[in-house]
Amino acid sequence: MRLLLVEDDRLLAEGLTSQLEKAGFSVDITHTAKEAVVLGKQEDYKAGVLDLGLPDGNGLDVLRKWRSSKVTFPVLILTARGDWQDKVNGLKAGADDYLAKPFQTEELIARLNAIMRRSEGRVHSTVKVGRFELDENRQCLQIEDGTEHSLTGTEFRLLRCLMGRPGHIFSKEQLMEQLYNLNESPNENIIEAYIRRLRKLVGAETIATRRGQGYLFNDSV
Amino acid sequence: MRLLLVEDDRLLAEGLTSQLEKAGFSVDITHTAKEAVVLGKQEDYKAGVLDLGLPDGNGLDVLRKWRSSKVTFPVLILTARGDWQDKVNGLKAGADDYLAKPFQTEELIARLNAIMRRSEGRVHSTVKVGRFELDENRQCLQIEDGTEHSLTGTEFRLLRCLMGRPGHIFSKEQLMEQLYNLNESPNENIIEAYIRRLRKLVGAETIATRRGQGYLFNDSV
DNA sequence: CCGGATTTTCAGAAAGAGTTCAGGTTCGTG
DNA sequence: CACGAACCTGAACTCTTTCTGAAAATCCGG
Repeated sequence: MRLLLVEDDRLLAEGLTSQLEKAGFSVDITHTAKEAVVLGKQEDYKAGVLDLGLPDGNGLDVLRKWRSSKVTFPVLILTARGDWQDKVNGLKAGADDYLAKPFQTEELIARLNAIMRRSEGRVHSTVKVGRFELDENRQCLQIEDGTEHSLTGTEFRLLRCLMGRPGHIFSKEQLMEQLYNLNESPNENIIEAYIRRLRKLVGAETIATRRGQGYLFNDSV
Repeated sequence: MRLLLVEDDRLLAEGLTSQLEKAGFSVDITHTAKEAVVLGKQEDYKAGVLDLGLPDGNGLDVLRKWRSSKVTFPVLILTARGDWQDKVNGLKAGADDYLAKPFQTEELIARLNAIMRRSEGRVHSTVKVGRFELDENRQCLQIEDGTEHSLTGTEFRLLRCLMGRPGHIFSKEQLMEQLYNLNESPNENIIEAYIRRLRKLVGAETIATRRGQGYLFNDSV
């Protein structure tokens, strides 16, 4: 059970490490964001514990860099007490859980076990259609020619819907339901606008229009 | 409109039920996961509402059991506020939508209607006559030689009418009634115009004219 | 509060579907 | 066999839907 602990407070890091080792983990420590990024990419950890308050850069950036380079092990972030914003941002950036300082080591261990258990069943999930591959974790689109495009949130949700069922016609109303909830309902033209953007990525022929019916993702080719 | 409500909080369940019934649903309640699994498999519901926090087993397991035994009605899951993980897992396990507690009953009803509407189109229905197959979902015509033509709305409605009863003679007046409602009544020549377009797809011999009587779709070959 | 990214809106252009029209053709009947 | 009614045909026209590019509004992190 290899763990990466990213924590600049050396005293805390030492203490944690000894307890984690007692609990059966094998722990690598690093104190800097820079090293954390490299280690995370290089080594094969089963989980990471990441303090967000680092001297040489933000912990969130470390997490984002990991996630954008296919580092998929579960990450628990440590935040200052009550720092609600950090917590939210952390989860958005791909963290699996968080713990506010100060905390009991038992709780950290319990949560680490929890996120590791959860992550076991987690596949690096991608949707593949023709020469396109949509990466759900990284929210980006890879094309067979080797190019890769990161998508904005709305672009991604729309494309996932279409690619999730290639050949199926989705009406604009259905797509609206997928992208927006009941209280927010923008102009229907918004679908057309996003379809256009996606077509610039995947090519116009890949997303077909069925006039009066809707749109579909072409599974052939 | 039969619904299954799986909710262990009896008070909440009662309240919801009375409101759902006002909205025109007929609701079965169960408080346990065990019973939920059985009922879902046994009865013919149009949708399900599933609370993930159940005493005797996880709501997700109920959903998984349903889905792995071909229970296909749409399911909306109720999660504790902000329980981000539950929501994600729920959707992965086959839920159609989710709602975080606490919620407005109106929103629940709206979403139920939405997922039920969406699920209607899930059955794949086609009409097959001779070497032609009309796909009602995709509104397109497949021919035995492998070609496929997507149809416009009016083309499709007319062809479905003819193919729905091969060999039967439909008068122009009957066809007009099928295609248009009372307030819109275009030139009668419109039928001839569309028959012509269809013949270009299926071949002139496939749609026969009975002078003075009407048209029919040839079932022989 | 600023600057960049993202989302949303808008309005004119383009394309497509639906409809009409003006002959031409065919058929049945007297 | 001549005539009218019914039907066929191709093109033109109208109206709706979709496309498109740009601008405005909003969100978000610093």
